[in-house]
Formats: sequence, C-alpha cells, structure tokens
Amino acid sequence: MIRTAAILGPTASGKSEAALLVAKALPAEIISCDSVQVYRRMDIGSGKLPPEQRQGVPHHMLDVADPREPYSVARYQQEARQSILEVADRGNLPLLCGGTGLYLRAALDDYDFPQEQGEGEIRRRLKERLENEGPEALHRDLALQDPPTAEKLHPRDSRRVIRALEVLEETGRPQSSLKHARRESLYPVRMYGLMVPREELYRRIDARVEAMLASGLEAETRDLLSLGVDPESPAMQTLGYRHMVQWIRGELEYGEAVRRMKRDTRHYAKRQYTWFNRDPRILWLPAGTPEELKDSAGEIARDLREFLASGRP
RNA sequence: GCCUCGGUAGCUCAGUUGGUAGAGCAGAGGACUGAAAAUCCUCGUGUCGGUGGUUCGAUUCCGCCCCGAGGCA
Repeated sequence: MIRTAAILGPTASGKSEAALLVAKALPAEIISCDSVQVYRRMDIGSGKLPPEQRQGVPHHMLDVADPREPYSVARYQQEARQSILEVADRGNLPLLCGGTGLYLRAALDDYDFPQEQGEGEIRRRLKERLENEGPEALHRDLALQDPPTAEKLHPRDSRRVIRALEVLEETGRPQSSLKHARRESLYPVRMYGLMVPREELYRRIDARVEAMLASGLEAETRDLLSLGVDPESPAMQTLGYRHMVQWIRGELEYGEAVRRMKRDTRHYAKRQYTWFNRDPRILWLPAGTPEELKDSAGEIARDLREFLASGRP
C-alpha cells in the first residue's frame, strides 16, 4: 500500500529545509506543492531551492511549466499524482512539501475537477462582462442558474462567480451538483505543519524579501518580461514579480514596491495559516528557531518511520 | 522672549456650531473545487497633551503649563 506524507506551513517557515532533513533520514523524495515553483525561470522570487542545495534528494513538480502558459490546479493534480506513483514505485516515500493549500488537497485528497478544459473563449467573455456590468450582475446571473453555489459565494468574489458560470456553460451542469470533496486522502497520509510565532515569521519574511532583491529578483523579472511573459499573466501576478513589474513600469517607487511586497507576503502567510488551520489531520510542530526546526524534523522522521513500519506486516 | 500653527486609535489625519469620536494605512479573524503567491468577507474605546475655570455636561469655549514645527526679535 502506498503511504504518503506532507510537510506544510506558511512561507518562510523552513519547510524546504525540514523536508530535506526528513528525506535524508528516510528514503523519501520531495514533491513540491507550490503554485509558483512549477514555473521555469521563476527561481529567486518563488524561493525555489537551487539544485546545488538539494543535497541529492530528488525534487518533483518544479520547473514543469512555461511561465507564458497559465498553469492550473487540475494539471497539478494530475502531474503530482503521477509523481506520487513513481516515487512509491521506487520504494521511496512521497513527501509533499509546500504552502499551496489547494494544490496539496488536490494531490492528496479525493478532490475531483470537471473533465472539461476551461480557460478559453467563455472565460474571456465572462471577464468582459465583469468589466462592463460589474460583479453583482454576474452573481445575479448565477443565482438564477445555480442557486446553491450563488448562495455560497459573495457577490463581489468575481473570481469564483466567473468560474461557477464557466462550469455551467462548459459542462451544462451546475457546480453544486459536482461531488464535494471530503477531507479524506487517497492514500494513508501523515501531515506536519511548521509553526513559527507571528512576530518571528514576519521578521523572516522581511529578511527574505531583502535577500531576494539582493540576489536579483528585478533582473529575473526583466528576463521573464523580455522572454515574452505577459505582465498581466497569472505567473506575473504573484508576490514579488508583480511588485517588480510595477516598479519597472514606473507605477511605484522602488521603496514603496518593496514595502508592499513585504506587506503582501505577510498577508499571504496569514491566509496560509487560515487554510491549514481547518485541517484537523495536521500535526503542528514548532519551528521558531533553527534548533526547534531541527528537533521537529527529527520528530517527523521518527514518526514517519513508525508510520511506514506499521504498513509492513 | 514674543507671535502663529499643531498636539485625537500603533502611524497619517478628519471631526465634534459643547451631549465622551471616525477614515486611510498598519494589525487581527475568516472563506476558499481548473488564476489559489490568486480572489473575497468581517473587525476601530482611544486619560481626544496636562491642569484649572465657565457649564447640568468640555475632547470641543476661556486661562495657565508642557511638547513639536515655523516666524519675529
């Protein structure tokens, strides 16, 4: 039977380092669970661990997409699940590691997306309607066609309202009729969350932003733009990159761009906690200091050994 | 030393023709099924610088004091 594990936490909590320690202690391979690290050439800004620092531990789901193409959870689900099977085939533990909650659930849990592709003419038309008529109009439209979903969505949450309308048009079925995901994984799983006191986490985030800037985030962003990546594309709407784009275009002063990058990253970290806090399966471990991180990694490794042993009669 | 303008939420400020006050930012909490590092929702009591006075009642008016900025000597 395939057994899986996941190490998660907010940005700058030390996930990558902990995962490396754990992977070296067990026979494990790391499967990244990060919606930005999937893109090639987005290295500095996404906090991707450079190959020379991976200590020989195989990493999957990094650099699997062209930044000019939009990526999606559905695609991640398919590819990550494939990776899980491959790693398990080699006799290693698939160790998911990352901070993108939705991706993690898509990979591990019984989470189904409609077959249809999406991402086309329909979406473009809906976006245009959003511009012209505003979010409330779309929501009213949804309320007529799929009342349960409309009920659940805030009228101004245009992203989700658009998707619900899109599903309706593409599949002919309301989103509310799709099977709802339970918090139940495909394979037995152990989930570990890294917990860092808010104040310490914010200090780390500020320092990390400075480090990204010092190691060339602006140049990386310029490279992406000259490569033909649309400044409005999903990849460029992400933390750091969107701030650099605004600075490069002269829409923001440098200092202000940096200030907002730090602030938005802090807000993001808070949202990650909110997401993960709902999941009762997660065992939270302290990671506020290097010693705590090391101890927690040790505890994870011990716990996983036991978990794996229990699988072999 | 004199004059003027300020001193109100962590920060920047608005306001109360006298009935103990509110925005933005920061911060906190939450939602989340194909853009998720995205998108969206909710949350503002603080000796209104201090102290005396007028008043039923002062943060608001008056006196004095303290602090800051500018001006004049």
